[in-house]
Amino acid sequence: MKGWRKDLADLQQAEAASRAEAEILAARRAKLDRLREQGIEPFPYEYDRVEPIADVRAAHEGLEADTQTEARHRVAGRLASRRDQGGMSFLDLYDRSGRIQLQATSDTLSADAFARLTELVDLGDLIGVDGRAFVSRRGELTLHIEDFEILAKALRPPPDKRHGLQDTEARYRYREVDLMANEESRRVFIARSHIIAAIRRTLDDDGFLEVETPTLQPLYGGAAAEPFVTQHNALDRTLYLRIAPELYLKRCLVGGLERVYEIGKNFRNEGLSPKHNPEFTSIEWYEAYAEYGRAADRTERVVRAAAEKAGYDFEAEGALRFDRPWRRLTFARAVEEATGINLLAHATDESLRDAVRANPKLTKKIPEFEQLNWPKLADELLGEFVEPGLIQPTFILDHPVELSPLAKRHRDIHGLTERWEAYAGGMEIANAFSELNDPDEQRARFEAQVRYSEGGDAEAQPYDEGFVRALEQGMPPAGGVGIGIDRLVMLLTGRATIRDVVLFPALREL
RNA sequence: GCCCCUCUAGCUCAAUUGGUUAGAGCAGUGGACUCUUAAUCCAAAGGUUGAAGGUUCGAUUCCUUCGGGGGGCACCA
Repeated sequence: MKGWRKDLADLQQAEAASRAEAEILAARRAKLDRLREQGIEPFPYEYDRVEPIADVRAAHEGLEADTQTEARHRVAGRLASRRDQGGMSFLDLYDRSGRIQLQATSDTLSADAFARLTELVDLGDLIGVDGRAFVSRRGELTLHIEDFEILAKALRPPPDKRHGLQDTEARYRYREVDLMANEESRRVFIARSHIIAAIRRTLDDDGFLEVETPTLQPLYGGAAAEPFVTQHNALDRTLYLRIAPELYLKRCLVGGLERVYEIGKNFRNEGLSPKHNPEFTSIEWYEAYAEYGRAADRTERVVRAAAEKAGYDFEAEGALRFDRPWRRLTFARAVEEATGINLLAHATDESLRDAVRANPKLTKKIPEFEQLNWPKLADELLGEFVEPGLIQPTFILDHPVELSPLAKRHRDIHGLTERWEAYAGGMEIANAFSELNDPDEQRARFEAQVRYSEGGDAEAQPYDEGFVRALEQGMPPAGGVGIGIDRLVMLLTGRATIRDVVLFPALREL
């Protein structure tokens, strides 16, 4: 449906939906007005000396049912539910740390205040409370309200108190509502924050510097992907949103910063899927005088620290054992185990195609194999037959040189590079190499990419003379790693889709 | 881009497989209730069944198109 027809449909739908909803919104506005008439400001400026609810709970752990205390606490949060009972009312309040029951009685509060709390305060409003702790006859820690204040009136109702917000689209589109309604959602994003903090801390402690490099780049590079293209008006030039920070970070190594990392957004102009958001967060670090084996060791440590900080249970059934050394398997061996093809024994396009052609199981999964060159075909074999089975953390080592234009050649095996990709849960989560620092070879690799590009490969990497020039200044040998943070968070929080770990994922226009 | 599934009250779900006036809980509204916690009880209210068209005596139910969402394929990290 396009143009006016769609507009009309939307209008009719909005019209139909409005009546019942309008009543609900009007009721809340009426209460707002009544509060103001009573001289109560529904949007005050502050409410200080608030204690996290979890701390209040911790302070009274283990008290028996039907116990009074003299302890007074001040908490603030959102009202989740209310059970009125005439001259008394129980309410549930929650903040980021937890939930606590409140009790209001007309004995303690003035008649006005009690009526305000039970009649003019709605579910979803933010309130602050001073109360005395006691444990109810049913054994629930409760604050008996001695004073309260409305901290912000909610003019829209909160989601269903039993079911929360379940509509998937609404959860992404109105994430603030998802966060307030679904504790599980809050838990994921708190874990995400902890994961990033743990990564940062681990690298900081190991002498790395956090740096920031351009997101708007005159020339994109550092990965195989299509970029977003944008325009700078004053400079009157085309700029690209970066697809990776890699090349700039290596220039920092040239400059002598020695150990650098950057946590930030990359942008790739590709389709959406449960594993792909057009903007995603990565950590890349580069360590001078190290190579890819050291990079792997450090990756294990960083991910383990992140998992621990996120409270990941390594002992749970089906848990990913990030707490143990990861399996290490060469690219060639992985492919041979899965397909029976020895890549190194089939070193030409034709030879490898022959080997694939001979096995119907392979041709079925890769029907376009006749059009693929050796590196693309090798990559397909890995992607189709190896990757889905890599559940426990695994390093796949030593990729073909044609697939890895920024990696050093393998020191022992011709045609390969010193590179690894790390997999877990059937997804690639990290990529690393002994960084190519020979400017002449880098130039030749870029030239090869340009030839692929001319051959129709939209993702071949562009020639970056500025980067080669930087290498000509001398870059120390280095190990570099990139980790997809969103995917790591998915694994560590047990989410199946990237949209559950990105606060505001890309959505169709409403 | 292709294939499959889905859309019912503000929210979460029903409607005996095409049959009378589309029901319930929550939320909201009015009322009762001083240890409740999915509080309970009483009352009223809330709907163009995603939209448009078609088949039929009759459509929430079947068909077509369009729109939203979900899942899969392809591409990618």
